[in-house]
Amino acid sequence: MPRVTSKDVAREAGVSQTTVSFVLNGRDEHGLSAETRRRVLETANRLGYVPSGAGRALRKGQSNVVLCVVPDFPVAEAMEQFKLALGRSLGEAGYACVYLHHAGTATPLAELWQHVQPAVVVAFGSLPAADAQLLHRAEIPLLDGVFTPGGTGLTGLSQEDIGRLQIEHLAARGHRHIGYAAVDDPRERPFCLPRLEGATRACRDLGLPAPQVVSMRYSRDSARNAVVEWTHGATPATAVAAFNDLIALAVLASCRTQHIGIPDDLALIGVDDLPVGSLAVPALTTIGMDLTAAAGNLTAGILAAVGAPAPAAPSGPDAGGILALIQRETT
Amino acid sequence: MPRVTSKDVAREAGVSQTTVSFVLNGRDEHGLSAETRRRVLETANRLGYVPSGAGRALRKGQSNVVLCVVPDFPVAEAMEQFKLALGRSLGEAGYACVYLHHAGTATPLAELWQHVQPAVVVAFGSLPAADAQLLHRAEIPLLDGVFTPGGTGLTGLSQEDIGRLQIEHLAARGHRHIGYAAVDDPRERPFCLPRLEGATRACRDLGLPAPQVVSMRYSRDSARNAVVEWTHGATPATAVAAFNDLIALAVLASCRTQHIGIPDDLALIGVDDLPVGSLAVPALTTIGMDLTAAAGNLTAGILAAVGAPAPAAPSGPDAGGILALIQRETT
DNA sequence: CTGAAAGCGCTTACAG
DNA sequence: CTGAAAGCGCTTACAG
Repeated sequence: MPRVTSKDVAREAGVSQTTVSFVLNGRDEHGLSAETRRRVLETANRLGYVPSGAGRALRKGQSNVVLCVVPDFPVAEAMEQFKLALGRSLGEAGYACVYLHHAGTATPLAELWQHVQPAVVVAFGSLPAADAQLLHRAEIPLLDGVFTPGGTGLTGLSQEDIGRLQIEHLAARGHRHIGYAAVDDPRERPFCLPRLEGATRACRDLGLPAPQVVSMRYSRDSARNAVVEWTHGATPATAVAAFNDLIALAVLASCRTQHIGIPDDLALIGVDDLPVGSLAVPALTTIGMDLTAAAGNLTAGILAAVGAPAPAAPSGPDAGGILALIQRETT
Repeated sequence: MPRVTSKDVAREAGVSQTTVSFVLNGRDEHGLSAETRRRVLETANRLGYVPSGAGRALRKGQSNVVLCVVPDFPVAEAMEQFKLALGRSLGEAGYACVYLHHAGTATPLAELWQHVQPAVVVAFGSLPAADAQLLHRAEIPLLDGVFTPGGTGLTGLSQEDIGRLQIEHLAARGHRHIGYAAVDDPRERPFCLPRLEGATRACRDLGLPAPQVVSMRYSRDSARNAVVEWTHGATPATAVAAFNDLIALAVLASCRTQHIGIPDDLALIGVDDLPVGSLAVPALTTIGMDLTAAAGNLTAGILAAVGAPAPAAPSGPDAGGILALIQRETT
């Protein structure tokens, strides 16, 4: 069965292709009669007409696709929710949001984005210079490093604030000597560094000593060494802020084998609000994020980049309230 | 800067557009001279020519994009690795693999696939009938329910075999009364049901009583009730096969609060080989999967669906060896 | 108020 | 061995 084209609709409705296009794209200024409009709509519907993306893209020079390039972040609940939310809010704005997952530098992005002539490319993490240049040449707007910039970026999600919030909570519970559990994985650096930076600054602002940073992996051995460092120094830490929930869970497990009581000997706070966190014994205190709001902010940025009218923004990028402390039993 | 087209390359190289197309698509049968070929290639390269996806798609009626539709599966390490691996192997075959993430039935797929005129649509999980019909009309091959079919499907990854492997391991360790920890989340049903089915059949084949199934959520309370059911019956279970590692971790946590020793009072095996599993105390025994191989199998199926020549298949779809027992401390 | 025509960039049957 | 021309489906400036 051959494809139904706008020409078919035009013939069937007894109008020209031009009229079909005008009706379907809602271009009112040409003042089409209500009757013509109705007939075209009815016919298109009856024939099951779906405009050709290729035809439109060829003509307009760009498609309605937003291509999100995702490096191989360690799997995170948060990332998945964010993707879902972004797809939804871009969908409402008439854009299709597709994801390109790639590991390392193996993928020749050059050969990929040409297939999907995207209206925008959004890079989570940052793109190799060669790819960025290619996009530049093709005049495809690139939103780079969405999650990594110094400030809150386009999502309104500040990594610094996450670290700050952790410290503020621990300080409010009376802790002064605080350890920071960083992660020893280069792929996580874009998140870990700014969180640590925020934590460090918060300590300074509160008049506390700088956090005692230990870098570790997601393993029990690694966590054990870290715990030893925090607890056996001249001024032992009484609380630890972990880069994320997984690291916090590793610390938690190691404390059990070392018979260190949580939260009494050592308080602990993670980031992400993973479901597993509530399963731990004791249940993990953590920082949660409103990813729907963050995705909404990014959508506004994307639409601005394509020059589309901004949607009825429910909140500005700095409306705050994206982060929330979730207190359970480890603090 | 306007786009570099094949016409530009042709003019610059002093040949026709036809010749450029032939050279770039490697159509040898026309017997182009080596010199012409070299000059075209060099020119294309120098000008930074990248063929227009839209132009090609319009002409050929389909693009080089494989669109994978992913419902909101609970986040799983396994799924992410699989996506990465699939992108890689399709990339090698010259196809771009993009993912469309959607939650529930909210997304009007109808309006999405038209933007990206995909060569194939691969549905992880199954598609609403309306969407399937739309694709059918457009003559876009649909690989539906990739993970759900009765057999091994296109990935060679049999959910039944996973359940069977768990039971065989527990039986080999001497267990006869086995509990099964199912999950109470409709989104997981496509995985949970066949795994349970495989476990049940394995018990039958081994002459063991059917597993005592308890359905639970990812919470400690829920796990506590499950553990009570398994341990307080007339013939208490001595081992539990869990739907996945997360469920197993919930059971593990609950056993600790109930002072049930693992593995002595109750052995436990999960599925997925999550990193957190090795952090647990005791470390979790589980089933791992070779997702690169599984993705390779699916790629072969996709290429067959588009009528492309199969790649140099390193292994048939039933080459086995995709699943592996990873024994740690809970069995 | 509506339509005929051009052109986006590509591939390929056909003609030399 | 190489090229001129048609046509994929769309949108839009232009002409009535």
